[in-house]
Amino acid sequence: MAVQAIRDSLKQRGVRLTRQRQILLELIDKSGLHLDAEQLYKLAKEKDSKLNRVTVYRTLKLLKEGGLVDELDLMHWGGDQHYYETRTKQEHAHVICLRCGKVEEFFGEPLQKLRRQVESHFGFQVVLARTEIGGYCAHCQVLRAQEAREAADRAATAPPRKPA
Amino acid sequence: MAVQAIRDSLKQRGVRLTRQRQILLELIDKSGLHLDAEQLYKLAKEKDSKLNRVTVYRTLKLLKEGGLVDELDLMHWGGDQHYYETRTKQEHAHVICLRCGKVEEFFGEPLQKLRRQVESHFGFQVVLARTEIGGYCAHCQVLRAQEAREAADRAATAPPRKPA
DNA sequence: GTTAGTGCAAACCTTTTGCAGCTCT
DNA sequence: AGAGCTGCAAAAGGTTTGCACTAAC
Repeated sequence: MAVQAIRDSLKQRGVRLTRQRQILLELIDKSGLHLDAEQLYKLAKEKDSKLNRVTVYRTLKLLKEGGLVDELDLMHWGGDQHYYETRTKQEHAHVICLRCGKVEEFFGEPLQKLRRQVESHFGFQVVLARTEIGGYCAHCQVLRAQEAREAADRAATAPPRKPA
Repeated sequence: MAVQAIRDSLKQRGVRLTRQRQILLELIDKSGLHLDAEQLYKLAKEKDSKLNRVTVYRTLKLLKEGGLVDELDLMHWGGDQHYYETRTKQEHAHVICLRCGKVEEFFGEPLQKLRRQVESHFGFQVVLARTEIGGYCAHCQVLRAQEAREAADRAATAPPRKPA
């Protein structure tokens, strides 16, 4: 379990593992979802009603700095907040549907290749990488086509501007 | 020049090309830099002191929606604002040094391959893709090593905690 | 017993919105 | 003329900070 690895890492840095942090750690890791600070706060509050939103932000900052969680933007679908996931899996891209918001994870060798090329091309030392791809999932492509057809129908029925 | 293509695209959408928008368009395209809304606002103000910050945001939104500019996060180095660039070049990744903030652009086939794989793997229709890589540039790697050495020296000279 | 961490309130920064007046076409 | 656009002020959303109190080691 990744939580254990994270605990060890924190202990090594002399960071205290408080009750609040344990709760947040659990939530981030086990959900497997991509939660933002606010969602995390609400979930954490169910386990400790006193836990403050500020503590969530401070904990996330800590974990981020320690390279224990990755911060995502998910193409700013749904706002400008950030999303978090534990950094246990292999490097992957996030593929997000701009219509329904569904997030898929893509693992594949182009990502590793890209990293290696950037390292050798610029003599760059890669610390973190983030690839986000926005578009339409198979399901929403169909729905969008349908919507476009309906819109065209409406336009043909009702006159372009002022419906007399 | 890309500005012309953008003008045509806007005209087609029935969007007016006002004096303010021309100024902003010029700035975004010709600088070749990755400017954020505030920088853009300040530069635009030099050409038209009346131009409002809100107009900058509205124009950016318009260009973004039209797929004419891309919005970047640059790994949130320097804050939570967004950066903009015209969408004329080939797809590329942004490589940003977490120490000095320098941004490099990387073009390479892994990016195209990634896109194609995501499309075929999920039946996904890709609209926009963003890859950002954070780490240390060759120059800063040297400086960081130096800094680490100096810190070690300091620690060895002065006792760990309370300097008696 | 120290030092780090928490909660609370308030500030901060970036971005958006409502509305009256202005301006392109 | 008329829709679109701008400026201003104010609000909204997300995140950070200062400080006194509390808890982990």
